[in-house]
Amino acid sequence: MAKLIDVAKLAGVSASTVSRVAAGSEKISKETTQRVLEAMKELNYHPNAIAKSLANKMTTKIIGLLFPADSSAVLHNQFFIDVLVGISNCAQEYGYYIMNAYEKEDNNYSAIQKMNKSGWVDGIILTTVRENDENLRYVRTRGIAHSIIGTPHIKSSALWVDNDNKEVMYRLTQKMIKKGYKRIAFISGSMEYIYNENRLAGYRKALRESKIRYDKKVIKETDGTFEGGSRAMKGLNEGMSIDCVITTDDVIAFGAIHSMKKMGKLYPITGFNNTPMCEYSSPKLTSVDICAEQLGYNACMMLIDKLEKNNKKNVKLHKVDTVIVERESTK
Amino acid sequence: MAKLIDVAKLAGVSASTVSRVAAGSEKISKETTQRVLEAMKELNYHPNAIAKSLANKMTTKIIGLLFPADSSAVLHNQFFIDVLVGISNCAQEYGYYIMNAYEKEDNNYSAIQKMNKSGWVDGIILTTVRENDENLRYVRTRGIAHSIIGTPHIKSSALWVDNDNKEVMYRLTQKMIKKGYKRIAFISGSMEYIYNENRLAGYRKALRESKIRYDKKVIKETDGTFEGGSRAMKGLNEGMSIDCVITTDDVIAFGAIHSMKKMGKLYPITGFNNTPMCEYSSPKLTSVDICAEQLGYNACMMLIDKLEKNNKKNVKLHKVDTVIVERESTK
DNA sequence: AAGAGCAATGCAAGCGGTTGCACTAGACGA
DNA sequence: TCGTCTAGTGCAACCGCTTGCATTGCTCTT
Repeated sequence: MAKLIDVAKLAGVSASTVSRVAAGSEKISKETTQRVLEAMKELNYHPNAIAKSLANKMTTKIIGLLFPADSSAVLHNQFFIDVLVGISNCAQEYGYYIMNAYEKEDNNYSAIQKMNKSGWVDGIILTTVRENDENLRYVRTRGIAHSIIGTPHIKSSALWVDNDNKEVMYRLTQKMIKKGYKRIAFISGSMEYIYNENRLAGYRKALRESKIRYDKKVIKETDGTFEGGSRAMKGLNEGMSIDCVITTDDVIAFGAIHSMKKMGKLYPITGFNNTPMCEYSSPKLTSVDICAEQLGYNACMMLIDKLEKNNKKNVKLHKVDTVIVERESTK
Repeated sequence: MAKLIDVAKLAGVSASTVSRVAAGSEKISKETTQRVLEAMKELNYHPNAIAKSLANKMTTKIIGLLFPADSSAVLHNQFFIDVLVGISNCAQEYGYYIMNAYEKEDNNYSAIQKMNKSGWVDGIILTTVRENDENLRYVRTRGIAHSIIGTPHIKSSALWVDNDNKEVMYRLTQKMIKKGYKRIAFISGSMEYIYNENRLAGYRKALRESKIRYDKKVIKETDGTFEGGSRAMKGLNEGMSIDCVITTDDVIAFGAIHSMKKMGKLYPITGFNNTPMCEYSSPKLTSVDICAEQLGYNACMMLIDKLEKNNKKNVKLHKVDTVIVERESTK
């Protein structure tokens, strides 16, 4: 690999001159510049980025992206895919690279440690936060630049983006009520996740507003899987009088539909996340588009902004809109 | 940020000693080691990886992954997701990081140039090769370490992995013939892709072997989409006498099923790629699992092997097995 | 004609580590 | 008692590039 000094020798100048030409300085005469450029071409010179960054105390322009589970689990989840798409787009736009890291269950927050200690990343995006999140604490206590997808429990000065889960579920429920439904079942994923809690809250708010009694019997908490949805629906079908179903996840909804078809009774139903399958299923599923791509994009942009402006004028775009996409399943 | 010299001062030793402790040299006495370690802890010292790599002429342990389209297109394609999972797993296992890059249509092979010139990547994985692939030429002529997912047209000494598309489609067609079907329609994606060509070849081989006439009328080439599959099926239904359908992609199959349902006639049908939807669709779709994860894993491992052993004993695992997964749609 | 001003370039000290070799002091054998 | 050996440590050069400041040779003033 040819280096700076080789080019300098060939062009008959000093290393500094070559460096300046490479940097595009106007202090160098046209003739010299020309000669240096030719030497570069002849030797097929490519600057060594590592040496460059060291000399510049430069940053790597690499952003670390920490996922909350192993690669298989994460990448088979449409939400994270969309987030990744958004982040990738933003990064590409601003000339950054993305380096993925996946957290394994066993060794808690070692992925983030490795990523940080390796020294390659300028900042880190966290894609999930739990209560008392170790990763979040890690980056906070070390002053590592970061942004978060999700709502941190302690807001402080962190950069984060999220949907308004309560609000959209409120609107969705309201919509179903307006259509004339009164016994609206609610099948959720685990309530350990704050977003499911919020969604339930939105549902309750809509009921309250329309003076419909909140009935625990038609509220089912599941593990968020197809089978979970299927089972929950079976439970609801047994003796419960309902006229419509709201779920917190498309997959749950598909499970429920599966169950309903078997029972021969198809209630109107809604999903959540607006996965591609909504289009292919029968009936096509009404769902909520949480614009995960936008979440990713914003999180990335906020971080880049922070890295480059060094905190001067932080972009803060906390809330990302949601869109209710109506399809056959509620018509 | 505390640096080596700070630790050295605090511990009352020279920089070399600290460096040696950090590297885990046994030449340093236990007491000194202890003192240095304490100083490190006290100053919260983290070695600067950039300086380290420069001094070591070390590699970055970052592998570039080049996708053939923009992030959205790639990440919404199950195949690439699975590939990415496999690669990620392998990389994590061997302590490497993955940096994604996406090719845009407009600026041909600039993504790979940037990635390479940036100097951050030790090697590159190409996820698709076309005839006369510019990216492939780029890495070859520059001697950049690389491995390929897919079959390069000029084999040479390249590292690559692929499925045997012809063989599996041969087996699948054979299977349908054994079930007693004789008028087997074939709906493919674009024949520009060598794998579709190979799949058709496998189909024809099976027909030939069973002395079934190859009839061009029941062969439909589509753009590989749901609509394409749907349209092709409609075409087949009009006046054609068929008793079974083989497709080269799950999505095509879903489109075809959609069409069949409308027409009220459900032929046995097979997909390809074994996407998750196969499980959720009705009927559940028989498909071919091409083990994309394994493809990714192997490609990554081959590359790492090359990087580390520096070509001494190349692992070459060209062929990756496929599995025919039978479900309701062919029962 | 001599000093001032300026454009173009070189010198050399870093950036934060690593490492071959030199050095020191204590242990040991003769 | 004195040389030899060795374990433990420091010195200083180096990795490839950047950059403040010094230097050089002009042109321009007065």
